[in-house]
Amino acid sequence: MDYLDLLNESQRKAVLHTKGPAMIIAGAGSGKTRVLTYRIAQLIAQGVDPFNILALTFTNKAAKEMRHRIEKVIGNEAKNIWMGTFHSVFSRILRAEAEKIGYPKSFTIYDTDDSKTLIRNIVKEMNLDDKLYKPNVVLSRISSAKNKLISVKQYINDPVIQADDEAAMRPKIGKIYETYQNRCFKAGAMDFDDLLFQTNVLFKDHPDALNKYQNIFHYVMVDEYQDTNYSQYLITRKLAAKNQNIVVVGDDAQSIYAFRGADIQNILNFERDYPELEVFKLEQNYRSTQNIVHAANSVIKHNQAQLRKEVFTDNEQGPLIEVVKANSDNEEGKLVATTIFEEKMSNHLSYDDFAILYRTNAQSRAMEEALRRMNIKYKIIGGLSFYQRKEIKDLIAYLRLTVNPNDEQALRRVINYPKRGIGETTEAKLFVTADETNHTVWEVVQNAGSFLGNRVGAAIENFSIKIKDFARMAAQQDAFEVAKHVAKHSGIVDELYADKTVEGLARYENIQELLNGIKEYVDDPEKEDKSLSAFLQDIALITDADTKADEDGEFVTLMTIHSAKGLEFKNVFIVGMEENLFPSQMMLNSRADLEEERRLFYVAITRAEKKLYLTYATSRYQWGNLRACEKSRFLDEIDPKYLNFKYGDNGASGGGNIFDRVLQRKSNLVAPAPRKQVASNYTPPADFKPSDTSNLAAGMKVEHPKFGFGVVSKMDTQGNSTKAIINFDEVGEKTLLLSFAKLKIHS
DNA sequence: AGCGCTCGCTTTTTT
DNA sequence: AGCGAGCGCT
Repeated sequence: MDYLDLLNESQRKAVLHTKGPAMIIAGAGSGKTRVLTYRIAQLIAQGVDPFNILALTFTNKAAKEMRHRIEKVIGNEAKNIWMGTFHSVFSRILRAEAEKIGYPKSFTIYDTDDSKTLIRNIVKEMNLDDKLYKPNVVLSRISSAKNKLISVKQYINDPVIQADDEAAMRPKIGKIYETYQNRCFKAGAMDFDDLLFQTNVLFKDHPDALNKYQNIFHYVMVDEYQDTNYSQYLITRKLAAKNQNIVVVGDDAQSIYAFRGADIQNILNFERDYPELEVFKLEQNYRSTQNIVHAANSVIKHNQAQLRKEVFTDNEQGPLIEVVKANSDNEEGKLVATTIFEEKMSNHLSYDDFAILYRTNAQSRAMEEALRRMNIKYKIIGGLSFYQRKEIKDLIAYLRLTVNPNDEQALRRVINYPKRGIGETTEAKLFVTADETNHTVWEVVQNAGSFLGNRVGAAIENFSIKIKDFARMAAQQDAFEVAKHVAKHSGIVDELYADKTVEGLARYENIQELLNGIKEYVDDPEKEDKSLSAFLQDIALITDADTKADEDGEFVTLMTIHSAKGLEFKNVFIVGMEENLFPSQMMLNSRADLEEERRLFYVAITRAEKKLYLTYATSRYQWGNLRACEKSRFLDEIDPKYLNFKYGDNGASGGGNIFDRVLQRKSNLVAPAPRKQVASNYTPPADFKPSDTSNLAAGMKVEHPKFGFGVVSKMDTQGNSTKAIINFDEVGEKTLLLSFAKLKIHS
């Protein structure tokens, strides 16, 4: 049991508590993950079957990280633990139980865009004012209702809610909620909130199902408990009701998801539900220097709603926190990029040791530009993910339709893409007919020929035949084979292939990348179910946080503070420390909002291990025009004895610190490397005809309709798919999937 | 039905 | 600044 020696006393007590309810209040950097990891190891050492352990986290990344660390302690058995985000674990369970609550096994998961589009449609159909009933506003009303487990019926019958909506001049939201829910149900679709809501429905209406999972999950653990909403709270309470072995870990100072329905009340509920619970406090910070820990404490003290603990550390005092003022967002970027470069060089650090954190995704751009100019490699976590790109969504829509032909949003997206002469009028006709005759749209589509004109009727019929053909294939073959087929025969590939612009090229590559990704999924020995349906379920819940996590090379990490929760970096830059940006102007209306914003700042500060930089700009581009900015009030809330002002109001700017030098030196420190040319000027000859590539080998000269001429540098065969790595004259190295790429062999 | 132009809104954070 | 929706023209 040597790992127990690695723990301090309160950590050890928490690990050794294995029976009954417990709450661990864990300050930032106090070894929370370590405690959770060892506690699971401890359970397994005592003979608990990993299959009986459920560990819920908030992000895929956190789940992955924990699994990885448990694997190091207990080995392969870690794979059998039920571990994941609330959404992924319960969508998996719903997939198995869907039919009990009237959904198809292969139900679709609507993402936020799908939900908003659907709401926009409904608002239009109801002839409501779309200035008033904005998709964002309506969806957030519906979402917060669902997170409180308020059903359509309850919503409409609740006088308080109705009064609220009427006061906001939006009395029809209840009606929209009703229609929205019906439409989702008919489409065999659940939105993100439904994954939790319907799990509650399942457990409430089907005691046998609840019982089954109670008997599976003997031990329940919840990380980041302060961020759970009521719906999640109730799920965990029900699951743990039988065995009472539930441990939650949280830190009220790090609650930053109230906007998503998270409720600190759940911590209080927890104490009420389990009066005999044990509480462990982890207050020693092992991550950060004294300056950082004290600065963070001095910030959080400004919150009224604050209790429970004082975080301390025995670490070294460390350097002061640098506060840096820049004249513009671009200069801010330049200062950050230059500092990273110089710090790395003079202290022999890796780019992995640096993170740039910001309040809003839009701020990444100035940073990116500066980093690119200095030729510093970086990766952005979050922002628009790969799966949000248009061409990817188009192909995914076809795949969704293949698996679930009732998927309304998918159908609308691709029924006329690529163009096949099915216009708005026709589309409306299909939906109205479905409504009037009480059939599903899909049924109507299949019989469109019988009530529409010859030409349109035939177009729709062809479309439905295609989808049915895809579905037949999906029943027999794996996700990759189907997706490859669909990409070709839906016409998407031809469509993109015809587009010779730079963007068209990028889209074409993205489709290839998606297919590569599906191939990898199918080849992954740990995935049991290789069906298209399983794949779609999987990716619906992936935010790209872990998509490109393990690429090679060193990178500076850029992300929002929200995504940074739970992570740590040696050097952290918090940029955009300005009023109306951080704190966000949307959060200035109430004390509660401002306090959440302050907790967010607390989270940001405590990501840093060694050195922290806080930067702000006095002007910034916003919506295309330049605006003057004021420094954030949060800067004044840090006890100044922990700070070192670089361009502070005291006017100190003398002497040779990095920032002075950077500003004086107008030229760049390093010459930017020539940017890789992505676009190719190449246009294929009219008579271009792909060759049979089954005998393609390294060294051969080939021609590609988009990338031009190149030489095969390597062939890579895995399973029944072959990739060719080709060095093109104009666009550099590309990895192409042979079964997909059109290549002409020239030697 | 399809194309291209203008207008207006966006940016708070995420599963 | 950049994207989608809406409008008017072909």
